[in-house]
Amino acid sequence: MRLLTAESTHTSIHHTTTSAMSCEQEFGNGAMGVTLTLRLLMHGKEVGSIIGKKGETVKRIREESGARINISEGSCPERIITISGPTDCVFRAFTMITFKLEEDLTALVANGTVSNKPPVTLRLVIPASQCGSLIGKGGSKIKEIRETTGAQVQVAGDLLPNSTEREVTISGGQDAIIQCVKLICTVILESPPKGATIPYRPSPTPGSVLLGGTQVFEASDFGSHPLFSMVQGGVDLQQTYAVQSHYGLHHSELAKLHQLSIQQQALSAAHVLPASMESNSQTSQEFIIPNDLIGSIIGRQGSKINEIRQVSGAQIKIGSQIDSTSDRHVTITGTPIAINLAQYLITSCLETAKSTAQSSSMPSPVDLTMSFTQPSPPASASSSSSSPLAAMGATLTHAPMLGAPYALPLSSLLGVKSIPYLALSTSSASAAAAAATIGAPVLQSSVPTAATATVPVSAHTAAALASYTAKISSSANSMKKPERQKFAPY
DNA sequence: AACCCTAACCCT
Repeated sequence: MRLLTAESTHTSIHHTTTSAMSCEQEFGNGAMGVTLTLRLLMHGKEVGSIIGKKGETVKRIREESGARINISEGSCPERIITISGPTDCVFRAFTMITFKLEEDLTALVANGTVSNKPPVTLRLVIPASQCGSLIGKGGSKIKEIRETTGAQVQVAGDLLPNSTEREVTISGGQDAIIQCVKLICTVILESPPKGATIPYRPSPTPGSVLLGGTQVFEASDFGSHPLFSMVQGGVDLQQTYAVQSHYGLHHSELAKLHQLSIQQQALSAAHVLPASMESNSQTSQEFIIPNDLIGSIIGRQGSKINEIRQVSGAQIKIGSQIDSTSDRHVTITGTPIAINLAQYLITSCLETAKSTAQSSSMPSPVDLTMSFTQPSPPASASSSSSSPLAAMGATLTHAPMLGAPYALPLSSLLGVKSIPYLALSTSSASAAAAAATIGAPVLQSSVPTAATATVPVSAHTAAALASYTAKISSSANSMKKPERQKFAPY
């Protein structure tokens, strides 16, 4: 990061202020900097020290690092410090926090509370879906991190209660820890979370009972913690609620949306509610998509397909091109929810691609389904007036339940402009993630018979695509009767 | 116009 900035300015010129400048520049540009969110799980006492008298310590850290720092409410024995912003700002804040912890340990030794100084220990909270990449095949990645930094690193085997996150404990010397966290962040940035994440929220009750006990929670526990949100591409709980209150949204509305959207996909994984076989089980589905449209799904350097993979949590395989005329097989595997989301996102890509193609090449209305096989000259007045309408009609009649391309469902649901979400992050992926994840309940709720959601949506998607044949490879689940009605919102 | 790929489960 810093190296890049230094190089891109001028290799020969070395201002001493380079690193400070790069942070400010990235802040000013907004869209430019790679943003990062780091969550630290700490004991109340440690947090108190970081806040300092009248909050002066954390104030100083905020000012000097340039990072955004949020500290979870004080009524819990455990608290979470969320650091976010451009990577170098986050690291600066993190370094300062580490120094503070180190300082406190030294003080403990000085006043005789402990005889010899233990190494600094801190815990990161990381979405479980990212831990695989952190560990690496055969544990190779984490081993490498241990060896190159000299820090001790442990990835907890269990999920943190009521969440889909895991605790990563790091301890060692000052430098070791900082270097270690940097490496971890590199991995995290390279492999964004898959699907929805239920962020860990420390319980106000003393942790030992819940932590030590079984994973069984009553529904009332769940109901009292409606603050489910997404930790996805920089959108996190604190940011979401900060923005939400700023724009006057109702807490409960957002919470409900989040809850609905995430519940079925992620909650059963967290063992908070009894898992139903139907929503958990893996199904797969295959499409055939014309060669000339596959690019719109893959995107530049795979950006689109990766985003769809990430947001939906589904596994998507795009078959390789066999010959120039052949269509492409696309296989989506995952939970019904994940599959529906993936289908929806793919449909959005295709709709967009079709309307884009249309404005430039004007096929006749019928050609919509065949796509742009033979464009007629765009000059004709009659076709130029009919095509846009045809495009709209196609969108409305073919995919009525799918709604508009996926930036919109959020605003229509809340009756509020979607700007707050877009403003949350400059990353289009995360904005899409927010919108798409919240869009999930739309899919479910608008399907007339929720119990058979998987099949009708598939069928409609196929109809919408017309030239793509959809076939259900495994329909075992759709034959059963999932208890979906309870999710029918509003 | 776009040409991407998964999963990885380690270590106290």
